[in-house]
Amino acid sequence: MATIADVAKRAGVAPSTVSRVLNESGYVSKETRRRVLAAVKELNYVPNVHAERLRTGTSKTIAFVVTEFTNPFWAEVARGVEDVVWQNGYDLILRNTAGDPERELASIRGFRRRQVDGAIFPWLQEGWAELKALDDEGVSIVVLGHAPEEYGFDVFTIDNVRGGYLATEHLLQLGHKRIAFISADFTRERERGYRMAMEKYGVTPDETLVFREYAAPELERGEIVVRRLLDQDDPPTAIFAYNDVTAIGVWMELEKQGLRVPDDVSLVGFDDIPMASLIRNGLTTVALPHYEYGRTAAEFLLRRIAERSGSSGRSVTMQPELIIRGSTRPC
Amino acid sequence: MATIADVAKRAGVAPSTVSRVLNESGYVSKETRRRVLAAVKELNYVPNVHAERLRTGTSKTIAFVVTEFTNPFWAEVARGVEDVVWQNGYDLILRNTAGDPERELASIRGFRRRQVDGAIFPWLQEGWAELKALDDEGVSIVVLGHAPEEYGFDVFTIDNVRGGYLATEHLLQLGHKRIAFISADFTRERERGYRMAMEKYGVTPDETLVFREYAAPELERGEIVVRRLLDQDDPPTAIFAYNDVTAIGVWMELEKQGLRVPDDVSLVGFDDIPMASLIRNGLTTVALPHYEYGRTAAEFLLRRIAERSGSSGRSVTMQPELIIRGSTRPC
DNA sequence: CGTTAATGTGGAAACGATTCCAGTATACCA
DNA sequence: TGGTATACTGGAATCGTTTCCACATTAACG
Repeated sequence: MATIADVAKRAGVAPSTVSRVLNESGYVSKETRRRVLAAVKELNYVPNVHAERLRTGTSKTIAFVVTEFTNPFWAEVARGVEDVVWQNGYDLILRNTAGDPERELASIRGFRRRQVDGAIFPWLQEGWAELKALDDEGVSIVVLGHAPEEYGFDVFTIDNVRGGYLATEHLLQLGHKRIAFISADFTRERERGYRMAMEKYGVTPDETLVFREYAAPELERGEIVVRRLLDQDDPPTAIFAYNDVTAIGVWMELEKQGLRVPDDVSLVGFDDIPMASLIRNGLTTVALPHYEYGRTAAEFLLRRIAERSGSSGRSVTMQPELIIRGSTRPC
Repeated sequence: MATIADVAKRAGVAPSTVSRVLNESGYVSKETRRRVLAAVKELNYVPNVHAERLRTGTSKTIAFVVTEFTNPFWAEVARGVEDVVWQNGYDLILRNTAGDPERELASIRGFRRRQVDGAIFPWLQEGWAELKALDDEGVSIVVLGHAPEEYGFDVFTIDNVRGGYLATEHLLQLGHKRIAFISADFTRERERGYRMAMEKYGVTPDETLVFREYAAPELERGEIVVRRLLDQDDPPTAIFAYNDVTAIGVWMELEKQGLRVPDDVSLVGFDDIPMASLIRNGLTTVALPHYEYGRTAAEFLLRRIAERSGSSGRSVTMQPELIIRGSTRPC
């Protein structure tokens, strides 16, 4: 591989001149520039990025940590992050923790060694203190979702409360009152939105309509829900499921039992997975702006790196969108 | 940030000695080692990775390019790659091309600048020549899926032909003879497997049963398929869809028209998406070893990097697995 | 007891860029 | 005509490691 010295020799100038040409800094005559550029082309020269980075003390690298990018949520966010990071000439190094605290810590330490310029982290199991240490060393940090207040990280959030609110409000506006909610252990915010909407519309939620058999496959497949629904004297006329997969599971089970959506029961999901638009006349659901989420966070991070400013404890919230399809109708 | 010189001074030794301790190379006395390690800890020293890499001429970085990691296929593969790459102390830099030739080329050039040690690429639109050039410069390359013969890349493949074969054979063994196949423009291999199985079992495929309305949403939703199926004098008793999403679409449509799976029609999908096990009694499908695919390719690449051996034109094929669930039964 | 081998250590030269400084040539202005 | 600003260039230091070489010291051995 040709070095800057080779180029310099070939062009009959000093290495510093080559550097000036390539970085467009300082004075270079038209003629010298031409000669240098020609030599660069002839030798097929590319600067050694390690030397560059050693000298300038920057790494032009952003780290992005996710818990599980097999999860479509993170995959979409990663797309957004990747796009802006590369557009700005940075590398994106990716790390999947699988929720393992060991890996979290290993990642943080690794990033310190690698002197990344910035990093985007999700909620961590442990490791907040270490992350803060990274921040203190001048590595820009942005946290996705939620972070302990006391560290003052910049936090980007998608408003899940509002998502839950929108879904529930939609059903309420259609005249439904007995609205079931299927929750999971990680969906407290969506549940809060559900309750806020109910309250706002003057309906006190019937606690027997809130399903909590967290992550049981019978729940995902809708068996429990539908069984209990059929048992009720006064069954719900609408169901809001914490995600689309569960909503579709419920839908399948309802049909198995001879109930029709939306004629007998209205159904709302959450996430807007690709299949949501394919089932029957489509599943009404709440879409989160994943891609934009990643973009915005990455843009913010890059700006902070450029400005060399530290964490400010700012927080940005992005809004979900209600997508009305064929699974809901007036009560 | 503390440097190796700081550590050396604090421990009262020379930088070279510190280096020897840290890299466990050459002779170091027990006592010196202790002192150096203590100093390292006290100063919270981490070696500067850029200096390291500049000096050693290695980057400890692997690039992984995918067309679209929002696609669960690639997300899974990425998981596999990521796991082994990190386990071996390498960085993974990730690039999503979205099938854009511009981005392909930009990535390849970028990797040259960044002096990655190795790269894993999918099928490219263009850019094969540039990739070959990278290979010639000593960057280890592995291609996923398929590559032009003439370049002699090492290629890793998942056997889609066999997948198609397994699915079809399963139906044939259940006694089905009129088996429809729903294809897409990128599923020629699966179709070949379908035809191979039919031939093997002495059944000549009825070309009216091969659906080719590529990627039309009506096809995905199963409308065309079911409509045409009902029109036939001698309708198929089984359907093999090129992927699970389409299979489920067909399933939905069949039910809408009053046909039952598997009682009236057996159904086989492809991919084994999470929802495949949730629909009714489950969708019989073909699972591809995505994660293992990524792992194996990455392990292979790392081994080649360690051995400093170039491409050899080898090719490794990984086998799919038939997963029998409730959507198929004897004819 | 002299010779050779095994340990242990420090000094200094790379690696390949950027950047500061000094120096020269030309242009401009009073 | 002399002084100063502007344009242009080369030399050398520097970033923080690794690694080669030289030099001691100690151990082993015939």
